Amino acid sequence: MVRGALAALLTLEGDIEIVAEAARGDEVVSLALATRPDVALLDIEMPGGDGLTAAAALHAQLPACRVLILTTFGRPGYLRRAMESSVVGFLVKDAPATQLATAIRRAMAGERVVDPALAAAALSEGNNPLTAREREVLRVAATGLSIAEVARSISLSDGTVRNYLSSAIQKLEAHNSTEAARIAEQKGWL
Amino acid sequence: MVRGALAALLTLEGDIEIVAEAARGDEVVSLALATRPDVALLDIEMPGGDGLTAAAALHAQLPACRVLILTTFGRPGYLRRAMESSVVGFLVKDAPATQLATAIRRAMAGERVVDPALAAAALSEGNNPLTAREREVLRVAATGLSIAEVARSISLSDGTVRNYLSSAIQKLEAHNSTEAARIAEQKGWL
DNA sequence: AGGCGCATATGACAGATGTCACCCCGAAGA
DNA sequence: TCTTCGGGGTGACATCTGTCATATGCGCCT
Repeated sequence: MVRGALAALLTLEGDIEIVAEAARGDEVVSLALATRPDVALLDIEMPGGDGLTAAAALHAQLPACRVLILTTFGRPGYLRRAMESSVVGFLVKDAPATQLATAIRRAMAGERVVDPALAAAALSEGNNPLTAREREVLRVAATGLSIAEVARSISLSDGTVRNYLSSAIQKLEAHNSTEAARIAEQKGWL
Repeated sequence: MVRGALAALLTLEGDIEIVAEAARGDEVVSLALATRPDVALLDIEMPGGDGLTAAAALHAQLPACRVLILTTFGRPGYLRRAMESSVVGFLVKDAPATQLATAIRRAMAGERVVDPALAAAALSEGNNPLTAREREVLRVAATGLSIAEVARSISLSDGTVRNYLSSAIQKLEAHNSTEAARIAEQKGWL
């Protein structure tokens, strides 16, 4: 519904034409190949693979198409990942609606478009301090599994999982794994 | 932005006029009193108090205004709470956009409008098994606080909090409080 | 060659968490 | 009136978590 509403809004602009809408991340590339858009507007959270993966695939297959990310959560970690890949712009959904058309025009003109408040946040937040393993363990533990279950599910020893969790907890200045997961999630570090 | 886009979409309908837009839950009543809409369309998740509270307040102050809930997550618990209060309709955002205008017209005509798939889910899920206290404790614990911190924050004894958590864990067939919180959250029972 | 960071692991230990049995009280129902 | 249920509580106990010290091996950088 939101996608449809945004499409209606953009159609009103006159100089913008909606050539396709994808409901799932894995539909993006094939739809784009069929319709050859100048600009693609993607969400990060969607079924069928996340938007950043879709963005990378799209850029690989159709480099002429500029990719804009429009997403709900302005997690700095997302922005960082997006900018490291092939994305030319990054907007959050609580920006005013008028900004959307402007952003698309600027992307079309070859500029990079990033929500200024978000860019500032990303710079001040610094880098993800977690190692790959810490991240993985934390991600699994966040679903509510016990340490033993996490250990089994990723084939590590019990104690090792405890160590990773412990070091993640300290790096995130949390007091237990639940809080650590919350913090990491909220900063887009998962 | 989403609100703006939906407003644009509805304005296109011709027979629907947007008289006001609220960014926060606590703006709803005063805006409605000032503009006297026939139908109010509310989200549940918003800053400044949740949409269900706003809906109840709105109904108390302006009973002539029909309240429709349009929200992201079709948690059956939400639907149940909504229907028990004064809401006449409940839609989820991933329904097709065309359904929105139809729903508004039907609400205007005095019908109750509920997403059929969601209604079915709500019936099959059964009732929330948690007592008020169990829910409260679980909600606070879910943010990552320790039992002692939870106890302090809601002025209960340490052991009592443990008891509530334990019984919530068993009712939800979880194995620890993190998993219990996840399950409750996912079913809309928080 | 040596140092560093990461992945992996073990063992020990304190403190947190989850379970259980049992207690009291008040309100609602049979 | 008696029973049941929820709110609130205590104490004991087993297990789980989190921390720390310590170890090996790998790969990278200087």
